[in-house]
Amino acid sequence: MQKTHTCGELRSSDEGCTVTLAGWVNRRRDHGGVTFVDLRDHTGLVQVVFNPDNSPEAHQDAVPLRIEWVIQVQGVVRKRPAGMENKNLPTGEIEIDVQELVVLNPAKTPPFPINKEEEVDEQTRLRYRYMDLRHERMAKNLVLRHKIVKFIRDYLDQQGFMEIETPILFKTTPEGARDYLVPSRVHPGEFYALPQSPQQLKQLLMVAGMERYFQIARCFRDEDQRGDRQPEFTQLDLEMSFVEREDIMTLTEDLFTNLVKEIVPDKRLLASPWPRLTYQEAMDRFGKDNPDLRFGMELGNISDLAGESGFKVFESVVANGGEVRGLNARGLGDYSRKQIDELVEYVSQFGAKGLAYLAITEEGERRSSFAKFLPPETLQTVIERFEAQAGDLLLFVADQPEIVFESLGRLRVNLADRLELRDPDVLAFSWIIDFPFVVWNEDEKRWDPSHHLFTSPMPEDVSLLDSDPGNARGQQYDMVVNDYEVGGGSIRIHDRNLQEKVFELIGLNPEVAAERFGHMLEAFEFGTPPHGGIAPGIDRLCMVLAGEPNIREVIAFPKNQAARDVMADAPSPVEPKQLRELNLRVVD
RNA sequence: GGUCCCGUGGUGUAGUGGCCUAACAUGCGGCCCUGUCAAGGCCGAGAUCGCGGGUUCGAAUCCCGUCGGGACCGCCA
Repeated sequence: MQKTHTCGELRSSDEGCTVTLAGWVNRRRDHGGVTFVDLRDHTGLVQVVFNPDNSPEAHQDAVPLRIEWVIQVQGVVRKRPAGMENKNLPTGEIEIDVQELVVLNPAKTPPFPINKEEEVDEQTRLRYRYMDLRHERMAKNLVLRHKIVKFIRDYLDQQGFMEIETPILFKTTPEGARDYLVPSRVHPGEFYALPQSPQQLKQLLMVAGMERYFQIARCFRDEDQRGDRQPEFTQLDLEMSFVEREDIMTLTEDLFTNLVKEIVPDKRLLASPWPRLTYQEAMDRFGKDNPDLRFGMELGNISDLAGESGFKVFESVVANGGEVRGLNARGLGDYSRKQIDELVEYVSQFGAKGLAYLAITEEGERRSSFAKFLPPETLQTVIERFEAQAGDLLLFVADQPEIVFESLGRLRVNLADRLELRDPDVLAFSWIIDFPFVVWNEDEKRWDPSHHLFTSPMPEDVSLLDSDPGNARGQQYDMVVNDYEVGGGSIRIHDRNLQEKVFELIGLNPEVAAERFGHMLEAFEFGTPPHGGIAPGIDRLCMVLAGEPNIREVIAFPKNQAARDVMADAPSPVEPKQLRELNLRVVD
């Protein structure tokens, strides 16, 4: 080895040791007579000293050193002179008196500073990702990610789980997201697909009797990007046999509760055990099925008052089957008309046509877009329902339920940011349960699975699949933390007849079902145990635990928003020869 | 497919119609300096203001187009 120690590990207890260190020049301070270099590796920094009194040769050799050069030094660990300690460094009690310096590799001036955290254009960061990853922040994130994955593996191993790899080249499933297709050279005109998740394969492992399976699984979806979505991402894919919903939730909750305590002890769990909300409750109280529970500001419903409110907007919406719901933004009662207009513009992108408001200033003065139309007793009921006081701002959306929930759910989070109600050190995990089994797809005029097509309905709701599918609930559970859905799972169907019934319900005709999922249906006839599982997203979880604003910060080599790798420049055109071999031709 | 925001030395910013022959910090090069740790001091180099067109006596600045990036909507079983 070219080093005996890492840069970050030396302490005053190592005083007197002769050590060899290797790393990057983080910073250099040349005082003419004596030169200091902060030597960096991924474990941290240590100060190395080139003193001509100690080694004239090494001091001379250090003259040309520049930032990011890779060097090796041999020297003795010394306590720093009294008063010269650096309390900002874990290694600040000591320094290395260098005897010998070897330049392992010089370096060009980096494209952006490595030794300080500065917001650099993300394209430049991605183009030189190997340099970006030298930043302390990024190194920390990758270490955190490693620890999280290792904890998961160790924990599940102790619980009797086995990690099993499943194929990356698999079969297309056009029901879900768009597939990445891989042409087959030996089968012209035929394609593999990269898995959107190992869903089918893990269920087949249950058929195989594996009983407790997991995998840190790469998944691929050819959809447009977001701050929390990449075309390839990693999930903890987990499946168990002979279990009910409760078993999966208990195990998952225990896993992640222990993980947080062990890996991010500075973060506080808001509630343990995790709160459980039904889908309906989550929507009624928070307007979304991935609610941030770190703050209140719950939604309230005044649809019952709106019908005879005297306010035409409310009345006509309710008459047309819509709803009027609102929330109380405590502390924004002094918002100006302009600031309220900003909020209106914000909710407009979710389809809301406006916001009805009632603001009460700190002095108790009321301003409102609708109060004047309301009978005094009705207005009083509204005020009481939202416990409105001086300094409060009530905001209402009147529209079809989906728009009301979407607008207010987003507005609630937006307002919480303005009021700084979202404590970054708190983790509010929760479970959302009792999802509708299917949702009506108005465009296609059919029922779509609300989770995926292998999810089992609640046993007591199976009869509803024929009579009233919209009211059937699925055995599905979502794991939510701080406004992010970080995992979804379900108890699966293990009965061929029920699976076929579900295919029929969602409008998959039997021939297509047989072609795409025949292997699943067949497997169900060979003694499939009751089973279920969950798939928490590793990237999102790392992002939340690292306190990062987007998923790219916890992925070593992410794609940009256009799904492009700007470092390697992928995707890229290929040689005509490759296309010929694959029997492909590019049109257009 | 759509909406919004951003492109100024290597990096981060300022400049929003003439005072710009483009400023500041940092980085880069050179010189000085034996205890700094964002070391310090002095000197120097470095930008056709993303690109193309237009308006104007005059454009980094206004307009149109285009390219690149980001946030979001659609999409994400």
